Amino acid sequence: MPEGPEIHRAADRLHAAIARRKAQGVFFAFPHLESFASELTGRRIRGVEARGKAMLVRFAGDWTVFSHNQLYGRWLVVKAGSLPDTRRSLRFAIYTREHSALLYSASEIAVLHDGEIDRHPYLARLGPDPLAPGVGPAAVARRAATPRFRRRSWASLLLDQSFLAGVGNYLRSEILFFAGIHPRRRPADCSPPELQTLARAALDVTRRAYRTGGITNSSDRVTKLRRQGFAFRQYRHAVFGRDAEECWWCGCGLRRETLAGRRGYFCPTCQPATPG
DNA sequence: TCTTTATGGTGAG
DNA sequence: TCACCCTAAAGAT
Repeated sequence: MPEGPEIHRAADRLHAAIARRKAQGVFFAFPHLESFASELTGRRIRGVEARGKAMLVRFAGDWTVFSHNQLYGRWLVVKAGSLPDTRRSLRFAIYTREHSALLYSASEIAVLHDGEIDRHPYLARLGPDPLAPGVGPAAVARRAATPRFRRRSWASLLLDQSFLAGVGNYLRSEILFFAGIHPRRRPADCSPPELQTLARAALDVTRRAYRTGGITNSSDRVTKLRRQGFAFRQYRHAVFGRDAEECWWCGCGLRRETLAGRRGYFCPTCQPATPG
């Protein structure tokens, strides 16, 4: 569950299951965190929230557990006592009377006091999160036009958590496609309307992925493709992961290239390299 | 039983 | 930009 929308959805599930409940037990697999288990056991859970791709589980009395799933971590919420996944390794668990919240495979876990949250090296760098309230397209467009960001490619910017928190590799390709912007272009090369369009797409696509559980494709297209018998995996994205396939909008061949070190997908016609 | 790949991230040069 | 770290599943041998 790697990008912002997936983490935020997991945070919602966790919050619904364990917020305001008492932690009957807490487990940490890492030896250096073991001593915190007894410290947190018996405390109430204040709530669970996501910040970009990071998860914060807040415990009563100033304690917060930070985790980052990287590519591999998975959160599971199960009924108390039910048998979890045994193929993956359990790294952190919170047991309440009714539910267990289980974090598998993640390697980045830290226990913090509330005052340390904003100084945490990962959290401190985060830019605005499209899934947090109050983030609008005008602010995102202005941010992109800032000296700090304007001369970097969109491909690089959209993966940078200090530009926007929570956007990752599948959202990057999808945002650029729906904005009609070539990934190698830069804010500095874009007109004000293009900046607005990109900013709007960054927010819309991310929020749509959150609402739909990972579907970034347009709803019209999804309806059409489902009618034709396509599976979730095939219709959920407009371009991402569609190797050697044709653009559903213009019919030409989609490109796959390494962009800022990660694979990226785009349509050379719908996303021209030079505007005009 | 290898090697590769992945929706992520860091630090060095 | 690159090497490297994390872990698990898929693919190649």
